Amino acid sequence: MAQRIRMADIASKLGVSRTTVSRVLSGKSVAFRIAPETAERILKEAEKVGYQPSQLARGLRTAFSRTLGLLVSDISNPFFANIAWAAEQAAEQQGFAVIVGSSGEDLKRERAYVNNLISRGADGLIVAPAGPDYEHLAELQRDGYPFVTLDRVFEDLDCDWVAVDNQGAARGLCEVLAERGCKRIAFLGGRMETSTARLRLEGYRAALRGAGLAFDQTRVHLSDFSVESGRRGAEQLLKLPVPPDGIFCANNKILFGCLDRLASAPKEPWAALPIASFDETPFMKVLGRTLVVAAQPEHKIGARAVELLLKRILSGPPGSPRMNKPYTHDLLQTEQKKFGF
Amino acid sequence: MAQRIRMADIASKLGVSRTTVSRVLSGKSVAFRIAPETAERILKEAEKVGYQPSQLARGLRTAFSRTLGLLVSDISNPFFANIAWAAEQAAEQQGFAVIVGSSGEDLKRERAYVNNLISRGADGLIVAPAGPDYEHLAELQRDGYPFVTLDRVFEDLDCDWVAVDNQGAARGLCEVLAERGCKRIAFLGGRMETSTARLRLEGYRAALRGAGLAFDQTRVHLSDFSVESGRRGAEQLLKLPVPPDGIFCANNKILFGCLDRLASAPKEPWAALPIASFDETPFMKVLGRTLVVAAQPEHKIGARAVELLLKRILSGPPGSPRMNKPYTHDLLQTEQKKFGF
DNA sequence: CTGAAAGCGCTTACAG
DNA sequence: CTGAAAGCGCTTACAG
Repeated sequence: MAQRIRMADIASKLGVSRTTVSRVLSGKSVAFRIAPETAERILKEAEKVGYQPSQLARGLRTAFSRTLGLLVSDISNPFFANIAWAAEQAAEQQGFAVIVGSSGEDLKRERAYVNNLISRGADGLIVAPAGPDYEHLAELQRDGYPFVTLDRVFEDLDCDWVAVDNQGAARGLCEVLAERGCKRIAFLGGRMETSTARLRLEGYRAALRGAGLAFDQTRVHLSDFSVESGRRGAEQLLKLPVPPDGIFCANNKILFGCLDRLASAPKEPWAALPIASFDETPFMKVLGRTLVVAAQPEHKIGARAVELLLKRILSGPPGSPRMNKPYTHDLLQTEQKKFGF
Repeated sequence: MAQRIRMADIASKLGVSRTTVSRVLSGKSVAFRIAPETAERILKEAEKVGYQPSQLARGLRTAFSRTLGLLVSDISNPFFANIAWAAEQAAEQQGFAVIVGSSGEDLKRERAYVNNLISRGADGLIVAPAGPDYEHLAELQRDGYPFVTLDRVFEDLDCDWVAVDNQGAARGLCEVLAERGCKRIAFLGGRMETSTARLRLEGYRAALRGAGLAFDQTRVHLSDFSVESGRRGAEQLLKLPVPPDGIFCANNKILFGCLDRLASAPKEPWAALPIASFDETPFMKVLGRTLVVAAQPEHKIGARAVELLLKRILSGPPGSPRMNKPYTHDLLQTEQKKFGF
């Protein structure tokens, strides 16, 4: 700034070559057996003038920008915001920055973002794909470009991914409701183009089967992972001739919307309905609702995704087949938490 | 990928110069009166091979990376997550990407991030500064580097900023409690190194004065904007010989923590205490609490900050004194919302 | 209407 | 132990 300082400035001031300055400042003084005093002088001068290497120039030359792209479907969802926070911290420890983008569950935006992040020199990508198409990811894979899938999984795309046991957790949640005596559990689901939504539905159905309960389409509302979706889902339930006696919400936003809509419903039976949901928020304890949730380990998810991605990236130079090793599939566990039971 | 395509590839394939390809592909074919058919051929070929320009190379050459840095204090706070989402959308419309970072309210991390973002070629910065020091920002200003301050303001640093009327909104919230008959309103405040925290405290005090109520230090808890801070604040209140009859929480996280702690407190009088707070969340309606909040226009804040920043950035070439124009100070209004009144 | 050449700020063989 | 020179992929005077 104020005219950015370059290596050349330091070099000329100290009467050494840019080569030497570069070697010292990028920490290769030992490998190149730079004279300790030369190194010292350079370090001191760089410190003094507050030299900051241009990652742009470095990235262009080395094809390593030390930048990761994180593409989530909805950064305003605390689940993804927490993941972003964790990813960023994990990346920072290794000297990597994270560019965050939100697709808004729009496949076109997702594709555009992927291209954008790559053209900005991202060394790898972490993406919570909108689905249902994943051809753009398959293409990255063919090109040996490192990426990790997060939260969502494609059966036919074998790549590194980290997700939670959605089916198991959903089943567990519904079982809690069933054990509590619920016979007519409703399901407010999310975007079916995602594995997350589908597996949660499967878990719900499995729990019903296990408890000998009937699956009733009229109690099922499938839309997307939004507050509005939860509201509409609740709306549908309110119109049912025989009301449900328990509700499963596929994520926190749907839960928000559902509760919001129910708040203006008649007390009976809606106020007393036990609810199951994915995701935990600080409010749950004080809702005064009977609530069982599957808390997701956002921090672990984000950190692990970065870890996997970095392993690929650092395993070889850009362009090399860094994706040929066996892929890691991380199925993390959720924690079941009960409120007002 | 699969060996990234470069302009040179297109040029040699089509038998034209890289210059021409560059001019067409960066949309300057008209200004340079390129033969329409030549332009067409180049466009077609670029499309066919899926050419994506390297923003790294472009940025290095033009000193414009079309990237903005957004540095918030806590991305896991929905307030900032929503801002990030809005900023990203606003920036994307102008072809700018946003790199998001979280300082965690740590001034050292903030400084490091600022340097980091700049070295990655960010054309400008939006920052919610941790405070209390802002010398690093003053330095950017002296260097003519574009930045906008968000949510938080430094009295002695005249620069572009966008924030809400914290004092007015806080005062309004407390007045609602006072009008409701509260005489002993407690204050759970945030990080006093931020203008936000200080102005909210001032608004609270002004409301007390206006209502002829005494300011009592024992009902005031000043810490940071975290859930834990809210818990500790509530803890302090619970120990008071004379309990408060209303609580002001300086942000949503503090509110979470406060409610969380109060949930395990005796019903009387804690369950019935009316509460005022900044920030809105979908849960509020269904809390069954008497709650008045100042909803902040996150979308506007984020979008406006990007708008101001882009105006600076696009007002001149890098290095020029783009910060010499009068600075814009945007004081946005909050919306007061009542629940359970 | 088009191109040859220089240069953005780094890193890295190659040479000594 | 150190340096001259080439090159990463673009853009942009300059020249025609």
